[in-house]
Amino acid sequence: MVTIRCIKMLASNTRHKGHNHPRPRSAAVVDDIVSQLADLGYRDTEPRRLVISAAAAQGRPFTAEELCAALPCVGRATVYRGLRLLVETDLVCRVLLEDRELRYQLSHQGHHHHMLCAVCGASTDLAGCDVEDALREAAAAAGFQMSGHWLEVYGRCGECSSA
Amino acid sequence: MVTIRCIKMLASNTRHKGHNHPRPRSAAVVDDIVSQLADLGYRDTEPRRLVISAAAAQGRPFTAEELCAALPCVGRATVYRGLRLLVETDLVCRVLLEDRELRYQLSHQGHHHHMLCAVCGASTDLAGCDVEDALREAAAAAGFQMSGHWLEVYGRCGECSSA
DNA sequence: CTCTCTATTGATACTCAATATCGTTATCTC
DNA sequence: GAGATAACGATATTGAGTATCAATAGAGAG
Repeated sequence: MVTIRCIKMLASNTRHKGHNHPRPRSAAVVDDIVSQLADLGYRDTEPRRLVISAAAAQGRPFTAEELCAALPCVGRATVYRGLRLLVETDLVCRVLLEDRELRYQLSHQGHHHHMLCAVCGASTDLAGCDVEDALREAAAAAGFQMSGHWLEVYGRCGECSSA
Repeated sequence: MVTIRCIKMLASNTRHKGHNHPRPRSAAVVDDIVSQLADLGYRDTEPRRLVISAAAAQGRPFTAEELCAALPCVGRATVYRGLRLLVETDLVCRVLLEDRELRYQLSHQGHHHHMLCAVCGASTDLAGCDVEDALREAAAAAGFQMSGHWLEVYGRCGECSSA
């Protein structure tokens, strides 16, 4: 499906093997992720790069369908597979909206949580909050052995609450 | 759809207007919920009672489909509508499993969270944990105005972790 | 008790996200 | 290059949940 129709799109995203030409910043991100995947034994393919590139280009949490729409040259199944792979390798994290819509986002750190703005849709990483330990303790007090958790915070970001 | 086929089932669940016969404990729960709904202007109907009764009979968080299966006499749409109504009126709360499966549970208090056992599926209310305030503060520190949150804790319950 | 109004119901069709299938293609290793 | 196979894409399928709409039944009025 990555046909002649897509040559122009591809041009700005393809690897430049053996070249040292300056490239857009995003290309470095894509290369980095691709090399991490390579270390895990996953092939470096054009469609996969397109998925990663498109994911990196999103300003805020996006849905799988949005990626599909942004990548008419890539098959739906491939987009979904790519996203799943990225989530499994912790390169992308999942974000759950209040209406249970599932969105994705490049992850910049290990485990963390998000604050989601209901107005503009932006996602801010929640820092300086050790909910995790507090939770683990409270659970343990009830004889419960915590192994994981899911937490999303909803509200308005700084910009939107002052406007 | 509540036809003759269902008479036997209904018999154990119907109201006993004007009677004082001893009834199963669960009937009291159903009556209580129905009367709360009545206060809000919702009618007291047989299918709705069946949904509530079946929900109350579940030992642990259940799916909408499980309720449908348990209530062959009640239409799917009615089960879903009934559940939605109960959630909206805070009489039933929603529980999200790690695999994103949505389950339901009668709620026994106002706002609270659940610890979900991955082994037996039991749900325990998380008490003595004021995550909420900690979250609100951490969010505020980042200029974020928190209005809500979603939290689920996964792990093993006391019984299952000692076994 | 009967009538009327309308909330509620249930069969069905439908939507939408996500996955499964499977023949074809492209990547990597040698 | 050549072979093995991971990955792809078109398509079909699944499954949860919702929308539709004619028929039904609860609740209050008379």
